[in-house]
Amino acid sequence: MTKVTAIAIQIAPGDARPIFRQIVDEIRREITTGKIPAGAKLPSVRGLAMQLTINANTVAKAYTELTNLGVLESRKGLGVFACEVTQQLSSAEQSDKLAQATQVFINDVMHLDFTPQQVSDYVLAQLNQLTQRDKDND
Amino acid sequence: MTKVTAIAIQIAPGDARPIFRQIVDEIRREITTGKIPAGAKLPSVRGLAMQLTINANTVAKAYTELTNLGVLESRKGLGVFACEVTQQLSSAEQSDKLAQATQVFINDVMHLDFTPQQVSDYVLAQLNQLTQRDKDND
DNA sequence: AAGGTGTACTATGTGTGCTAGTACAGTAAT
DNA sequence: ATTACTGTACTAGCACACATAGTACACCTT
Repeated sequence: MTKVTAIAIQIAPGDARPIFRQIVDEIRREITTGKIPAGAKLPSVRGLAMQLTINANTVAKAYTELTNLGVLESRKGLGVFACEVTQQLSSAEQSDKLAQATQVFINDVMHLDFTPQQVSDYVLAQLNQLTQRDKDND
Repeated sequence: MTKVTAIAIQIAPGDARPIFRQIVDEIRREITTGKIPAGAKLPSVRGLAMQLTINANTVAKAYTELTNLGVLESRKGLGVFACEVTQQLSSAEQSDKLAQATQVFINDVMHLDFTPQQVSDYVLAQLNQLTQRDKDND
């Protein structure tokens, strides 16, 4: 019996994102930052649903998307686990995703009174802060 | 009779954003970049609706939001115009919006194999490119 | 008076998100 | 084998956002 890794998700009612997307983002984040180690067993769909007081179908929907993303691996009768090998995107796909995300980001911040350098510096600082937390978890 | 400034919007069916939001983003972008000059008269709700082959209510919804944002000014019986003075947000509100947009952005790109410096540089380049286009329109 | 303008309604259809309930197949422990 | 837990796949219903369609009204210019 593998020990189940706890997940510290908090569903925010004020969040504009749907519940299943909040779960997807948070689990993906915890796996990326190493908070959920590779191969770890995640809570069952019914267990996490009870913990978050939401419906099991909503959790299943999040797990399905994470499985399609290559982040989780599910085995019937056993449970869902964090993938050992993270699926690799091609270089072109990576660039596409960066470009797309940047376009959305710029569309949000271009109306503000910040210089490009200020925005860039802020992004760098936030990203470095995230990397720093990764090292803390090693 | 003020000449109506044409708007080169293309509604993308593949875009995940609702139609009225695509209109809001595009008009706001064109005003920010100076493509739509301050005080310019925009197409009527029925005119733009016919141009985009969408419903007039959808255009009206976009115009209403832009008016609430302080980007447009509407006068009954006359039309809608680009505001002469762009509404100013407080410093705290600006910081909040930057932080929020950055959080969404990082959530999208943290899973990619780019270094913080690479991402930051790309954002800076894209922002500078936008500023450059502004100068071209002066 | 006529026509174009923004605005405000109501009604209808469609899709998404979420909940609820049920059912089934696979796995492990007893 | 039985039991209990796992993921998965349905159906049904409800709420909400989006978009369309139609109508109506007040405003302004010509």
